[in-house]
Amino acid sequence: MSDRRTQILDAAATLISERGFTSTSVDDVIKGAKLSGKSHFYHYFKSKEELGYEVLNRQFERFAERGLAILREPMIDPLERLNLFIDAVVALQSESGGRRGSPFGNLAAELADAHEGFRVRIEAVFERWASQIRSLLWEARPQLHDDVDAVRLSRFIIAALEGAVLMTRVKRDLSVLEGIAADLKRFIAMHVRDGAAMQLPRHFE
Amino acid sequence: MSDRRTQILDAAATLISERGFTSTSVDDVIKGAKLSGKSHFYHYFKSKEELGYEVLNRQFERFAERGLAILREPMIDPLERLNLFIDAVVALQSESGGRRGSPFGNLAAELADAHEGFRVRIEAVFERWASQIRSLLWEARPQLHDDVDAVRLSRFIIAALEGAVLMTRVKRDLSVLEGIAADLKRFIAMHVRDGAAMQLPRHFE
DNA sequence: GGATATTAGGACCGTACGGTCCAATATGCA
DNA sequence: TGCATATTGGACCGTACGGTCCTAATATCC
Repeated sequence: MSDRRTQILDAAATLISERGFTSTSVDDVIKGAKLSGKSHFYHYFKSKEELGYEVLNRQFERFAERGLAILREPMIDPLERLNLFIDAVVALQSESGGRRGSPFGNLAAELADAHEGFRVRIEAVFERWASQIRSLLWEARPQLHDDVDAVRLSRFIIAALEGAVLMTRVKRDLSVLEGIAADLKRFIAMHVRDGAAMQLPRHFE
Repeated sequence: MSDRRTQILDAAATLISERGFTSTSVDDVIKGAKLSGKSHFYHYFKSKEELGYEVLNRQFERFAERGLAILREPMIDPLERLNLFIDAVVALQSESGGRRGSPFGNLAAELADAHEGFRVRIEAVFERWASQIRSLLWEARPQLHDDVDAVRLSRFIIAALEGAVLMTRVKRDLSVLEGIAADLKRFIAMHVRDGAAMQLPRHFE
C-alpha cells in the first residue's frame, strides 16, 4: 500500500472522527493530507464513499490491535482480560482528551438510518466486536452462572461502553466514562459464580 | 404559538430524526411542512440553527411527557417506576420500528464535537433527565444499599439506554434493546437491599 | 376603514460540494 | 531508453445549500 494512500486515510480518519463523515469534505481531506488537488485524491480513491469505507475498516483494525487484542491474551484469566479491555477503552478515549468518541458509534449515529452501505459495515464491526466478547465469555463459563446469556451480555457491554463514550463527549468529562466503566465491571462480576473469584488464582495453591 | 410554526417544527423533527441535522436542508423542511417558499419559512425562524434548537426542546418536552413523567408517578413504588420507565423507552423506540433512535443521542453524536451551541443544549437535556432519575433514587433510598451513588447510577442508566438504542438502530433489531433493558433492570435490582419491601422480578427469559 | 400579520411566489447571491477532465511534469523500474 | 505510474495545478460542471430581497395577494383584528 502506497504511502500517499495511508497518508490520505490517516488525515480522513482524523477529520471524520472530529466532524463526522458528511461534514468532512474531500477538499478538507486534500488539505489535511497535503495533496496538490482533487485529481490527486481521485487517483487513489474512486469516491468519497469508498474512502469512508476504508477509513472505517482501518479504524476497526486499529481498535482490534489496541483494544480487542487484550480479550485474547492467553496468559491472563478471561474475566480479568475483560476488565483490562474496559480499562483500555477508557484509556483510548482519554487519549483524545475525551473529546473524540468511538469512531463506530459516531458513524453509526450519523449514518445508520441514512446510508445502508455504512449501516451494514458498522453492523459487521459491532458483530466482530461482540463475537470476541462472546468467545471470551465461553472461555470463562466455568466461572459464570449457568444462566448467563453470552449474546445478551456481550451486547450489553458494548452498548454501555458506546453510550458512555457518547455521554462523555457531551459532558466533556472523562470521569463519566470512568464511572460507567467501573459500574460495568460490577455488572459483569454479578454473573460470576460465588466462590469462583477464589478459584481464580489457582497457581497459589 | 401559531399552527404553522408547530407544523414546521413537526416536519423538521421527523426529518432531523431520520437524516440528522446537517443532512436536513431548509428546503426539505419547507417541502415537508408544505410551505410556499423560503421567505415563508424565514418568517417564522431566523435561521436553521434556531429551528434545530427549538426542535430539540420540543423533543425533550415530548420525552418528558411520555417518558420521564412515569418517574414521578406518586402512587407507584419508585423502583417499579424506574422499571416502567425503561419499558417506556423500549415502547417509544418500537413505535418507529426500531429505526429512529433517541433524538438526543443522534444529535449528540452528530454535533457534540462540531457545534458548541448544540452540545451545551444536549448536555442540559441529559442533565435534566439524569436529575429526574437521581431524585427517584433519593426517594427510593430506604430500599437501596447505603453505598449507592445516585449520580453514577443515573448516568449508567442513561448511557446503557442510549447505547442500546444506537445498537438497535444499527442492527435493525428491536430485541437488542429489549435484552439490554432487561439486563439494566437486573443491574438496578443489584442495588436493592436484601429483603427490601419491593421485590423486583428477575427476568431470565 | 386601516394597520398588521400571514401566505404566496420567485429571483437572486455567494459559497460549498462531489466529481470530471486535461495537460504537464516527475519518478521509478525493466 | 522507454513505459507506467505518480504528482502537480487548475479549469470546469451541475447541484445544493443557507439566506436575502422584493412584490403582492389575503386574512385578521382594532
